[in-house]
Amino acid sequence: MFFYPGSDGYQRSFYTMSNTIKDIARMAGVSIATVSRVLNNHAIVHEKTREKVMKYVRETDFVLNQSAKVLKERKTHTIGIIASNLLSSFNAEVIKGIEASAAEREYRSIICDCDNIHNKLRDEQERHYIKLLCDGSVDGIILLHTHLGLDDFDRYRKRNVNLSVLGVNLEKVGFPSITVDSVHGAYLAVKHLCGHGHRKIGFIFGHQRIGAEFHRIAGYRRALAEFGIKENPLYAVDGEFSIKGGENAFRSLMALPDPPDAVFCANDDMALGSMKAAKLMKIRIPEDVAIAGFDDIITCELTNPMLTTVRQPKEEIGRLLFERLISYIDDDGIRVSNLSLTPELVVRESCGCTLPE
Amino acid sequence: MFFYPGSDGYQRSFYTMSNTIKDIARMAGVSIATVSRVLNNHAIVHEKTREKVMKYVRETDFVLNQSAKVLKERKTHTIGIIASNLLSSFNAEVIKGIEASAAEREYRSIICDCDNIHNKLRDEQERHYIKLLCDGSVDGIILLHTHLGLDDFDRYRKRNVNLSVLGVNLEKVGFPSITVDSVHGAYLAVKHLCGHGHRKIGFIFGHQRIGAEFHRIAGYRRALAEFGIKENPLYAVDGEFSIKGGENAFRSLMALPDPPDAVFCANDDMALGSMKAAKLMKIRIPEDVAIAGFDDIITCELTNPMLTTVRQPKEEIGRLLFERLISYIDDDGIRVSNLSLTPELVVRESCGCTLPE
DNA sequence: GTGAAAGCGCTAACAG
DNA sequence: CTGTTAGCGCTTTCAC
Repeated sequence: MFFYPGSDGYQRSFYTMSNTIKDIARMAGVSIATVSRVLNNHAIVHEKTREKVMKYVRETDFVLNQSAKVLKERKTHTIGIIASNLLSSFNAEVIKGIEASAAEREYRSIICDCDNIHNKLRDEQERHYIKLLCDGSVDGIILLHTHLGLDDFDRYRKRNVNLSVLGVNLEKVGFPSITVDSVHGAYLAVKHLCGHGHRKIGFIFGHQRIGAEFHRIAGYRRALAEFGIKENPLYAVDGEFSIKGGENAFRSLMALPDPPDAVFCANDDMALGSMKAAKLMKIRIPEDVAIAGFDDIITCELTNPMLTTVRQPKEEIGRLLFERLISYIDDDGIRVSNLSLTPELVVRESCGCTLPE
Repeated sequence: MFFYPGSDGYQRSFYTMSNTIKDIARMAGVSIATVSRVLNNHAIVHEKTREKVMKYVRETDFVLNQSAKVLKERKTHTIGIIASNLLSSFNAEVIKGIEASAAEREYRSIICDCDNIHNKLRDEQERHYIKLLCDGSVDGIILLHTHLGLDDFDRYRKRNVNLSVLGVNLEKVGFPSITVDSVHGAYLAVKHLCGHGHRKIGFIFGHQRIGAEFHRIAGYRRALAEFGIKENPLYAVDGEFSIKGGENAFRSLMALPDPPDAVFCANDDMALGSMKAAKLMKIRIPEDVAIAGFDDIITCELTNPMLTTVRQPKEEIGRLLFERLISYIDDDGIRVSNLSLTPELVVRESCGCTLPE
């Protein structure tokens, strides 16, 4: 076994990569201030000195201790991401976008998955994680959808917690946020379904305290109204935003005396669940029932038939969320505002269309 | 605007959640040592004092500053995860397992996605991230598959970097590792395909420097040998472990003068890509070509036909990876060893079987 | 049972 | 251009 000696010559096997600035200083025969300056690229140091220092830095693979640095600088170069379910492709793709932007700016991220704390309500979990991250380990936090209310955000605002949020317009509270025009998206999808001649349109929704979900039903209603269809309250079922939930919701829809001939799902996971249920029930998609989803996750192209859905620019959302968080933190003078993105319909096969060869 | 005052009364708006132990001490009329003891549950403090302190802790939502704590204690209660692609369901599910275990023990994790640094080779990216994480911000690191070689691991071992690795047996180097018996898994899948009467079995592989991939072809060969089938070198194609790569690989396989009548893919993403290609080429699965994958990601149940595959216990793998990393860090006296898990065949439809109702 | 004080590794005045 | 030093917020002896 090999012990990596610290400045005091003691064993440091309990601490990974253990040299300190002091060791380098001693080796290079300079002061710790000089080492710090070299490592932080302060131009003032003499080229000769810099090289002498760098020699030992390289030789020992030295890295500045982050805790000490952060303690001093009060800047972590790390952001937190709070999401409800890492397994959802939607979140994964948004996170991908966040991480890509973050990597470009040499930021790191800590991801908190709200599904990991059981017997706690979702909003409590969020508060828990926010509090946790606010121990100085993060410069700001991105919320990928939220169950928190405006009162919560108001409190965080007052406490100077830096937030960037997806799914709720927080302009009034003073946080940067991104929303997708779900009314329009849902409208497009349902309208398309109606365009195929369907008049009995089911709606599988998910539940959220505030935000997108609320709006998607508005789009559904708008399309229905446009086609002069009377809304059937039995046709709206909760699918919990999950595959399993969508499966159950679809089954209950089909168990109705007069089942729908088309179903719009508020996200793709539920649409995928519906298609799975249909397959097991030997209901043909789209011949017997047409289906449309929302999000456009990767899986939509892998099913048979391929899923018609409404596309959200997920990576783009991630990048924007990150950039706006950083601007907010740096207070770039950018007026805090909500950015509303417009989704687009992606026509594939589950609606009844035939894709060109 | 409301400023949260620090101990010096100065504005601290630049720093989230900014009270210090000193503020609490002042408010409660005790020393900082006492506050520290209360917050760390040192039994010695008087009940009266504890409550006095806790009152202000609660009132101000106080949280100990992590950087200072870590700097002092040299224990971050954070682990790093290095993965190649967060979008891969396989990784997402393993990470889910890691996070679940981590949350139970109040550990946090930092995820590094190797796909984010462009124009760098995968192994360089890994080294880069490991070095980055070894700045004292992490107690140990989990590698979800790796392109590093034994020499690298040897170096890390000597430097006391704490690692727990999936996909390579590192017992000899002295790191805890988990492998899945891919030889057996691949053997099961290919044997099943042969059992359906297929004799021209294609193999879509991915590329890795060391580890699983290498073994999967061995299982493929074993099954072939068992059925007295001569291996056709044209039947082995690289699918890069991705959906797109699988799609291309499948197309090139079908373009062969004598194309295979069954294809085994070394992971599900490539199998999914193959099914997508088949659909576009109007090749029926499983009637024209049977397909089997590896991993058993969620999507396997959503395709039509459903994908027959080899199951890896992903969440379990994640939990084990985490637990073993912690044992290694704490040096629980547990002998460092490799744990080899046995995968199982999950028969669905893409192989030609019919699922019971 | 509690407080005073040293020191973790680093950065940033300030002095030279 | 370089070195000395204070101090970031915390834990932990060591006195009392």
